[in-house]
Amino acid sequence: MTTDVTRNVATMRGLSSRLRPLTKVLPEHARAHNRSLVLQHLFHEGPTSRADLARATQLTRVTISDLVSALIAEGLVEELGVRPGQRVGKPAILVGMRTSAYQIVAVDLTDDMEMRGAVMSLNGAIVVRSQLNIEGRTGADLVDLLARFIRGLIASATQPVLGVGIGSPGVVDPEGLVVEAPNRRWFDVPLAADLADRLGLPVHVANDANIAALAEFTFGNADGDGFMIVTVGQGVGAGVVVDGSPMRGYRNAAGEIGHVTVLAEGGLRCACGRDGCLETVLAVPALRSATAGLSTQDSDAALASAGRLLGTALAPVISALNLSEVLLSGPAELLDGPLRETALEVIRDRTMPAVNAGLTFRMASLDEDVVLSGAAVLVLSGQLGVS
Amino acid sequence: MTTDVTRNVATMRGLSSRLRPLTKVLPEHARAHNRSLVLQHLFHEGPTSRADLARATQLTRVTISDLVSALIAEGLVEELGVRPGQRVGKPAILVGMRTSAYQIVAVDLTDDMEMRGAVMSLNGAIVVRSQLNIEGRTGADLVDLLARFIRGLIASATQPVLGVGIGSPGVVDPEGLVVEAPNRRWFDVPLAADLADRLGLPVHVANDANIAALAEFTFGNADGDGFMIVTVGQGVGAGVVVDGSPMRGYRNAAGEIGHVTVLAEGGLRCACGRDGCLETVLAVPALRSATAGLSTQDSDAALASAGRLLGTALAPVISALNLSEVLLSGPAELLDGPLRETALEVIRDRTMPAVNAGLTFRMASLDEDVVLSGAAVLVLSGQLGVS
DNA sequence: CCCCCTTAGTAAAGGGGGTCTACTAACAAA
DNA sequence: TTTGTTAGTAGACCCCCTTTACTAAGGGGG
Repeated sequence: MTTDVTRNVATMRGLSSRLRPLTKVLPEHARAHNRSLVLQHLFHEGPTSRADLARATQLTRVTISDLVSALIAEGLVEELGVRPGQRVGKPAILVGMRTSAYQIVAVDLTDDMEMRGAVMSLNGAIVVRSQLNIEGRTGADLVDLLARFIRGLIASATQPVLGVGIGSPGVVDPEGLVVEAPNRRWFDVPLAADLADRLGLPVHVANDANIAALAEFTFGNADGDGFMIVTVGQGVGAGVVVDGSPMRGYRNAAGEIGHVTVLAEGGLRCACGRDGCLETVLAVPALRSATAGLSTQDSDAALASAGRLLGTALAPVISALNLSEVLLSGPAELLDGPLRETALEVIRDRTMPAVNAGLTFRMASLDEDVVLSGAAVLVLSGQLGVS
Repeated sequence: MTTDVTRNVATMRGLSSRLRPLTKVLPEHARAHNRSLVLQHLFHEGPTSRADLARATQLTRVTISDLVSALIAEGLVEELGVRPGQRVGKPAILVGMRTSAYQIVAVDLTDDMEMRGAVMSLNGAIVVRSQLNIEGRTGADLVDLLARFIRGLIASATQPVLGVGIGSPGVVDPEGLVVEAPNRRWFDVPLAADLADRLGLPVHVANDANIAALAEFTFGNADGDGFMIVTVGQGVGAGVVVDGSPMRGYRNAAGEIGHVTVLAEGGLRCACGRDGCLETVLAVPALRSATAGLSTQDSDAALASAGRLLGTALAPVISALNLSEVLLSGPAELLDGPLRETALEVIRDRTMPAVNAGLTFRMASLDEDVVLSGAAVLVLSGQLGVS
C-alpha cells in the first residue's frame, strides 16, 4: 500500500480540539446528523419531496427514503400528498414536518417581577401563554415556583411536550447549571438537571440574551455567518452568533456587554458596583429618565448620545469578529431612531471600510417574545438538531 | 491506493447551519475524524500504547489497532518498542508519530521587504530557514517570486513535503483566495489554488495574524476555549480563537483590529486613510517614534498611554466573547512593560469581575517565528487534521 | 514452581449506515 | 402509442465500529 498523505482530511471542526475530551464519531452519529439535516430542511423550507431532499442534502434518494420513513414512524414527519402543478415524470409526494405533533414549553425569566411562559408549536407559534408574579421569591423557592409554573404549562399543552426551554438571566453553563444569577439568588443551581428530574422531560436552560440571538437566527433572518444582538431592557445584554452557533465564552459569560465601562469619568453608579457601565446609559430606565420631560429635540439628543456610547463600545467587537449584522432588541420608541442611527454612524466612523461596508445595524425582527422563541430553539436544537 | 485527493470534507460544526449548504456526513468521515483523533493524541501527548489510545479516544482497542496499522502503512506512525517500566500484564508497545517522516514548507509574508520561509518538521522544528528580498515586487510578479522561493525551499527539504503553508497579510478566504492585500497589490488572487497548481502540492494560505493565533494554540499553551492574540509589527493585527477554531468573520476580515479608531480627535493619519486608528499608536514605528530620545520615565508614560488605548479597545471584545487570555506578540522591549500592564489595568477597570477575574494578559510564548509555526499548523490541520 | 490475575493486542462475526445499480410507477410530450 | 423523464424502492455491496473470544506476556501469592 502506497502512502496517501496528500489528501485533505475531514476534521469535524471543534471536535478535534484538544481541549474538550477528544470525542469519537461513529456511523450512528453520522446517521443522527443526516436525520437532523432532513428535519432542518423541512423546518426551514417547508414540505419537500424525498427527491428534492436528496438533492438538497447530497444524500441518495435511497438514504433519504430510509430516513424519512424513520421520521414518519416517530411521528415527526408526515406525507402531505402529491405536489401540485404539472411537470414531467412521476409526481412527487411532499413530506413535511408535523409541527403540530409535538409542543414545546418555553419560559422567559428575564423579568424581575414575573415569569412568562408559553406552550408553543414546533414552528414557534404560541399556543398558550401564561405569566406568574414572582412576588419576590428567590433561590430554591423560586425554583419550586418555576417547577409548578412549568407543570401548569405542560398540563395545558394539547400535544405531547418535546421538552422545556428556559431563558434565564445570569451566567448559565452548557449543562443548564445556573452559575450565577444574582437577582434570583441563584448560585451554582443545577436548574436543568433539577427540573428534568422533577418533570420527567428534557429541560434546556441558557442565558436569555444568548437565546434571543438564537431566536433571531432561527425564526428571524439574522445572518448566521456572524451577528450580534443587543438586548435592552431592565439591563443590557448581548448574544453573539458566529458560524451558526452561539458564543459561549470560556466561563459561559459571553455577551455580558452591559457592564463594559463606556464613561471613564462622571458615569453613574451601576448595580454591579462600578461606575459608567453601558447599562447605566442604555438600559430602558436610564433612557427613560434621560429623556423624561424633554422636548423632542433634546430627547433625540439624549438618545443620540447613548447611541454614541453604544457605537463606541461595539466598534472593536465588530472589527475583531467582522460581524455582518447588529440587532437591537427592546422598545422601538427609544431605540429605533436617533440612538440606532448615531450608533451606526459612530461604528462606521470608527471601523475600516472592509469591516463596515457590509454591516447592517437594525432592530431585531422578533418582538417581546424573542426569549420565548429562543427557548423553543433551545429545545428544537437540543432534541431534534434543528436550528 | 493512489491519490484519493483533494476531497475537502465538511466541517461538523456549522453543518447544521442553514447558511452554508447542508452537508451530509458519511461513515468514512467518521473514520477520518477518528484517524485524526489518534494523530492528534500522538502529536500532543507523544508516544502512546494502542490500549491507552483506546482509553483516550473511547474507541475500542480493535478499532485503534486498525487505525494505527493504517497510519503505520502510510508512514505517519511507527512502533517504538515496549514501554519501559514494570507493571502487571502484557507490556505495551508504544507507537508514535514519525515527526521526521515528512516536512512542511512554511512562508511568512508579513514583512513588506522580504519573504521569510522555512522547512519544518511535523513538530514545528525549523530544519532549514531562508529569506528573500522582495525588492518592491507586487502583484503577479510577487506571486512568481514566491513560487520560485517555495520551489527552492522544497528542494532543500530532506523528507517528502506534506504541504505548503503561507501566512499573508490582508483578507484571505478559506480557500486561500487573497481577497485584498493592498501592500502586495493582491486583489482576488487565488494564491493557494495557483501555487498548488504550479507546485503539485497542497497549499494553504491564511491571514498572518490569524495563523499566529493558531500557532499559539497548537505550539504554545494558549487556552483554546477563547483567546486573542494581538500582533504588533509594522501594522497591528489580531487573531481570535474560540472553541479551538479561529474566527473567520463573515467576509474573512476577522481580527482587523488595527484600524479601529481609538482617538476620536487629534489622531494621526493612518495608512488606511482614516485618523486615529489603533495602528497609529500601537504599531512598532509609532511606538518607536513616540519613545525616541525620551527619558525612561517619559518613555514609559508614552508606552502606558498606548497601552491605555489598547485596553480601551479590547475591553468590549473581551466582554462580548468572555475570552480567557489576551496575548501580545511583538518586540518585548516595547510591549512587555508599562504598555502591557496599563492595558491590563484598563481592561480590569472597564470590564465586570465575572469577565476579568480569570483573564490573563501576557506576551505570546512564541518568538518571531509565530507566523511560520502558524503556517505549519495550517498544513498539519489541513492535511492531517491535527491542531 | 504453578496457578491465578491482569493487561495488550488481534481475529471473526455482527450490525448500523450509505451507495450503486436496477427496477417499478407515473406522468408529459411527440 | 412510444419515448423520455422524474419519483421512489429493493437488493447487493462496502465501510466502520463493536462485541466476543482468543492469544500473548507479564506479576504475585502460595
